[in-house]
Amino acid sequence: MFESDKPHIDNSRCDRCAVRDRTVCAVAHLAAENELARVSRTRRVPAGETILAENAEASIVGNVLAGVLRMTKTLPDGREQIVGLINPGEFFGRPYSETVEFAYEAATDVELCVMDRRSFEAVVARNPELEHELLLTTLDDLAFARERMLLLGCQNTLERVATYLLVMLEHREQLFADVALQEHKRVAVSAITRRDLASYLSTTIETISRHIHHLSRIGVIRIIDSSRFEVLAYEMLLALSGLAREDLRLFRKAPLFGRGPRLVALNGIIQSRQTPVLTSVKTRSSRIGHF
Amino acid sequence: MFESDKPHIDNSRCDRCAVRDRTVCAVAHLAAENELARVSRTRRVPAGETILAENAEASIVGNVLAGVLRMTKTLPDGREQIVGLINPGEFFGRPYSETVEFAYEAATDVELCVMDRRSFEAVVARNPELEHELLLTTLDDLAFARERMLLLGCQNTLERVATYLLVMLEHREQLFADVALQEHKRVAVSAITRRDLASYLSTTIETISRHIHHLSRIGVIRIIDSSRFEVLAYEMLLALSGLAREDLRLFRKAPLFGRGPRLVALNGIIQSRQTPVLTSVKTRSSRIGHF
DNA sequence: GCCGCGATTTGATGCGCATCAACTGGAGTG
DNA sequence: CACTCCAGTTGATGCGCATCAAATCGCGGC
Repeated sequence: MFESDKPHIDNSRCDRCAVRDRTVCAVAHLAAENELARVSRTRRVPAGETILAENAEASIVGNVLAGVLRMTKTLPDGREQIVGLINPGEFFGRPYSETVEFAYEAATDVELCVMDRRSFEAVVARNPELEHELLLTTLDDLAFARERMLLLGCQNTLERVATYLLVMLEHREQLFADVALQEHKRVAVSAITRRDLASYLSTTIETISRHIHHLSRIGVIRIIDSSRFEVLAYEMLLALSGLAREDLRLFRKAPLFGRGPRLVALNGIIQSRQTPVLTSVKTRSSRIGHF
Repeated sequence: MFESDKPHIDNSRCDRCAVRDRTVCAVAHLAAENELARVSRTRRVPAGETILAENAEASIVGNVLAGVLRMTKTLPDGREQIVGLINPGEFFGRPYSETVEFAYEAATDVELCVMDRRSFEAVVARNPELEHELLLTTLDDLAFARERMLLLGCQNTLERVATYLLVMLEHREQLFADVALQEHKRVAVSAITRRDLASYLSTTIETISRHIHHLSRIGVIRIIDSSRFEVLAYEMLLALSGLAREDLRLFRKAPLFGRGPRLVALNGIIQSRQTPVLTSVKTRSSRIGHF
């Protein structure tokens, strides 16, 4: 356990991790980082596969490295609702519970960083900064989930489609936060299938198709292909979503962006290979004292 | 700060707290308990009053001692959704954020235990067992929120009403967990107005009225008065809700119930005037050690 | 280049439930 | 005791969207 051989190899895997700065790992102290590396392994899962079945044992947790996971819940008669999508850099699984309340499935081909749940919990118990980070992301997820209740409860299907496009755009804007190329920021990209989108927005593929083409016809968007849409009239789209501008704030899901002074100047782009030395140092020095 | 005068008085207030064993405070070590007592105060708020407005500064957090809070979100055109109800013993507010994403309002006359948010955060930072408990309840809330997405996205209005009755029943059964009187367990009690219920279930008071009377006509429930319903055919109600039996597990919201061995036999009833002496003792001796 | 199959689009129809409106009943008031 | 007033009930109507059905597109395989 305490040999410095295997861990070191694992840690180098983390050094090459594409989403390291966006995951819960980003706040881990050196010791915690090593512990996490020791209990984690990467795993590829093709689209459609189930990672954790509904009500199954909550055996593992982890981070999404690439691709998208869907969390679903199915009624006895077969009706299904996607209750959440999990993007690269985001945490998945159900800590501190024997079973998972929802199914976790690969919505696209995915690459995961997987950990045994109990091992993860043990690492968290020894590293308060991890527990704190987990709490922060869970609180954000909760606010996001409640925002989606508003979507499902109050917004009509056109407003839901408009909102989805705005959210995709928001994600895009964050990815290219410091890139000057404006055209990237105007393109909403949907990584999931139309079927999944329909389930996520609680409507049908036919209705989505109609609304997308309606938005195209009135000049609000341009359909590049079935999964990419250029937004030509942002303000119009916002108006059609029925949302207030400040509500979009909640949709900035990338965990470690825009949340307080922890990562003051995050100049690394997710795909960038630069080692975020300064960022790490800042993170460690600005932590709240636990004991 | 370290004088033992004022704190002692505050602490006695906590000793008389009706919901103490169900709140986050229940896991607090003695030192943390004193710290929480020092920064908290009770406050009564009449039904309809706003405690925290939507997007307002997240100045306070706290626990509900009596009554029900509603969390709402309103669209620019006035459409409103209740995204959560907060019952006695449950935590409210938004830690670790400058603003609240939702409005917190008194759905009934309420009694609150209120704390300055930053003071609360400071106490949590010094007491890891509190942070852990906060994480556990937040994870439960998140699962509950996602379950409600299923309700809003997949279930029709009759199924939503049936589900609500089942949830009320579930709450009741927990309150009277060890009481032999079976009749209490068969009565679903709704503390909120029909208008709030309509918003919570994302439907209208007319539709709720129709379904309630339909359920009464087919003999599934008996209408005692407009807020109390005796469930005559539990299995039928479950079938009409469209849910699987195990889904109800999620609705056991009372934070410290049914989660491990912390509260083995809670025989105190919230509304009862008996002092739950034994309960308090049991709680302290059976609490789990963190760290 | 042709075929076949799934994904998407477009059209026609029906139903669930919101909406509007009228009525009822009980609690509080002068 | 009539009064108002609000919560709840009941009925009539219309609309949004699911559903069913058919056409079209796109793409990999041979």
